[in-house]
Amino acid sequence: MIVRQRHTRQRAAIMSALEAADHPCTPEELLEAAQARVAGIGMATVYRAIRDLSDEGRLSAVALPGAAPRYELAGRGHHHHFECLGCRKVFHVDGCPGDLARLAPAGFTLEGHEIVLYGKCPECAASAKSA
Amino acid sequence: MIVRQRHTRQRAAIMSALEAADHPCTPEELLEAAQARVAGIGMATVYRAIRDLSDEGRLSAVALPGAAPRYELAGRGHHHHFECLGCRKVFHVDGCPGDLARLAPAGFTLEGHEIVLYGKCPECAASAKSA
DNA sequence: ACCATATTGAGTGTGAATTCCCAATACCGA
DNA sequence: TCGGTATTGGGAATTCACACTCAATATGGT
Repeated sequence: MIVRQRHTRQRAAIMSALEAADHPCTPEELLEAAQARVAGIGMATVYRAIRDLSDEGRLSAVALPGAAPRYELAGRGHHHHFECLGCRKVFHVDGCPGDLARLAPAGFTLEGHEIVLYGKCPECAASAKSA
Repeated sequence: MIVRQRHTRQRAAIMSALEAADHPCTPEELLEAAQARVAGIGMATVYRAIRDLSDEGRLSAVALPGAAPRYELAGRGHHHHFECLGCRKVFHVDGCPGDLARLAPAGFTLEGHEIVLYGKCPECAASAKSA
């Protein structure tokens, strides 16, 4: 017995914001972007949408070290992220070095991995030069 | 004018606990381990010690995705971590694939990276088999 | 050993993130 | 269109990690 999910303007706005953004978004970013589409959306709605859409498998959480969780559209396959040390935005990184099994100490079973790159995005690299 | 640091039993206990543990510890783990050495140690003392020892450069913070920060002895050089999906303990990983620059998208400046391996530690792998 | 002062411990306070509550509203199947 | 019910908004409540307060205590230079 699956609980029926209704298609509301608010949830559509949040999915739309997520599709428009080319990077994983924090709940605050989603709130702002969703409010630009449907006025009056509240934080609680964003959190509920995140929870429900995650349960449906349409959204996936991105946890980065020492940072608030972000969310992105699910189904992009295996990939990693790049966090800009200037603006703190997070970008997709498609590649993956792959052979990490050899890094695991003897006796440890490797089941997954996470890689986060840090540096400057093109925008921040440019403003750092001109500054 | 450096503020003089005193050598207290509590701080020694915390450093000792950190040396004895072969993995990065959460503040709670440190509290427990320190209490086994010096009875009555409080959480505030652990947090103060973490702050002061970090400032002195004797301790370094380890931030892992979606996990509370952990602390380890500083000076071990570049390395990464392995988080056990069973017991959630975190272990050192010495190797590093190195050539990650090729993963960074064009226009991005790479300044650092973080790699976290996930899987089962020997202990948890064994108990999973027997279960 | 003495004493100025850094440190401790316990409780309280704070700020950020997330969830709860509930009356009003929007969805959508019939 | 109608009605049952999932959803919403907003403020309050909760949670959690961590810092602060302050009287009592421990440290270490002399």
